[in-house]
Amino acid sequence: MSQPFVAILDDEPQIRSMLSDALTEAGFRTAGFARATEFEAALQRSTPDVCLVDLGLPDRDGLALVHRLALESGAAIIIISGRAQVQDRVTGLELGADDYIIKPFDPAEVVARVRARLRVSKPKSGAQQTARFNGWTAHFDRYVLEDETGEETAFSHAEGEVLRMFLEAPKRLISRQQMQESLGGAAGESFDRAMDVRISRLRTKLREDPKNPRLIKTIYGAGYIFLGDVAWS
Amino acid sequence: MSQPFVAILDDEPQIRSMLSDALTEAGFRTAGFARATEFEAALQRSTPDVCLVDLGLPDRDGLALVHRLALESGAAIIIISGRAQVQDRVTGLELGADDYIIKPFDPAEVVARVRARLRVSKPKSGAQQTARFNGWTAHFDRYVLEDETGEETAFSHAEGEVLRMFLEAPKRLISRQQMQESLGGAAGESFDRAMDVRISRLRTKLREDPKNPRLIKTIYGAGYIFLGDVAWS
DNA sequence: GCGTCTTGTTACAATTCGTAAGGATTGGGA
DNA sequence: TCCCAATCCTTACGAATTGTAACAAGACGC
Repeated sequence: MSQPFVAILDDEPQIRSMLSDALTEAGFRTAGFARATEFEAALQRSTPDVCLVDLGLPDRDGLALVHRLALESGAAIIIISGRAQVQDRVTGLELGADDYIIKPFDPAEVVARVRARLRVSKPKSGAQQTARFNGWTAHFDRYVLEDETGEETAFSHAEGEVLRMFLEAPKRLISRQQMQESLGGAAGESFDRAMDVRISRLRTKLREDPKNPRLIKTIYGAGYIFLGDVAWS
Repeated sequence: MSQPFVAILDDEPQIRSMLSDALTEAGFRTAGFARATEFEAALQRSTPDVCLVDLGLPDRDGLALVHRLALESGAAIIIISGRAQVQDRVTGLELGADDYIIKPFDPAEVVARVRARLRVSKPKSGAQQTARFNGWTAHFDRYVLEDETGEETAFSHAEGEVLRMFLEAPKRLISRQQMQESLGGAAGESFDRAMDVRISRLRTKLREDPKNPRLIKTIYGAGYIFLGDVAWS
């Protein structure tokens, strides 16, 4: 994450390139999308740090998209819209946007507002090595999983990678693709079943009931969700 | 911190009271200050969650104060200023402000922006992704639909996509076209019947009477309308 | 070398989802 | 009112996705 990643969703090419130029010059990585469907497809692969979203999309209700992003993605969301009424701004912000910029805008201000969003979202996790969740305690420094009774089980590095990924994004959908990339996935091909096995083994250590998973839930065709309440320390 | 605390720093009494009224009504605790010295004295005793700061203060350089606050306090900072130039906004944000509102402003927007700042500053380990409607509660984090009696039914990802789409745009017509693009998009071929099936299955889980649909109404030749009263939380 | 631990691979069962097919409903015109 | 075509709903089934057990290949310490 040395270079923060900003996604731009706007159907006007000029606006996309204007924003892209300004942000690139400011040191960000950018990706532009003209339609919501493209954008959502890209989200499966990599998660941006900030999303700039135009509300007037041709193929989707922009507000609904914003709401969904706010709930699922964890990225900061900045609406860029031509609709200047106070009511528009209020509903946009209430639905989960972090900022609302009115067209026409000055690229310098957009950059400043993107920076402001990154400032707060950046310091998320330093070198925290233990996480508590639903009676369990994971010690990443010792590769040990601790029971509520204090009983300890060792977990492997591979299992730890998966577990950490879950604990860093609880209650959020993690796509298979995302997970594979995060687990050393250069271009591994039939590498995909390996991940299933990792997760299966992790589930065993967490004593999950296959019929009724309390912590790691599979979303068929989409990915996984970790359901625990996580507290790092 | 059940009631978030908002500090207001502005030398004009009317603005202070206008903001204070709006914020109090929105459920916040507020404290108003006319001068920076007062404000700083108060900071020693209690730390606000959000600071609304007017830049045009009589006794101190506003920007310097903002900068210090940003470095030391940990509170979210929103500048409220009459200076409308882009350059002013950029420097304000670069110095550490989280938002910049231009006078004259609408109190409703200020409240919305304060809320947006609070949302990110207290991430209670997992965003709440639940919607209530007509006796039902949809838990999108768990993929579970809850009865008015508390009985739970799991729904799949595909069903969830449809349901979410309805809940994000209640009482609005959603065209088949719109829905198909949203549910798998560009490559969709003979996709049209698939969507019917999704909706059918969702209706079953919502225990809809096919003759008399109370929630998902079909508009022949146009699309669907979701009739429930939705409240997200 | 030998045993243990970790990890990837294969195989098969279980689940979910799209598709096809047939029935039901809607709206317009005779 | 009746009929017809277009549209929509639902059931059944097959293809794709995922879980897990069993096996194999390395890595490491003894």
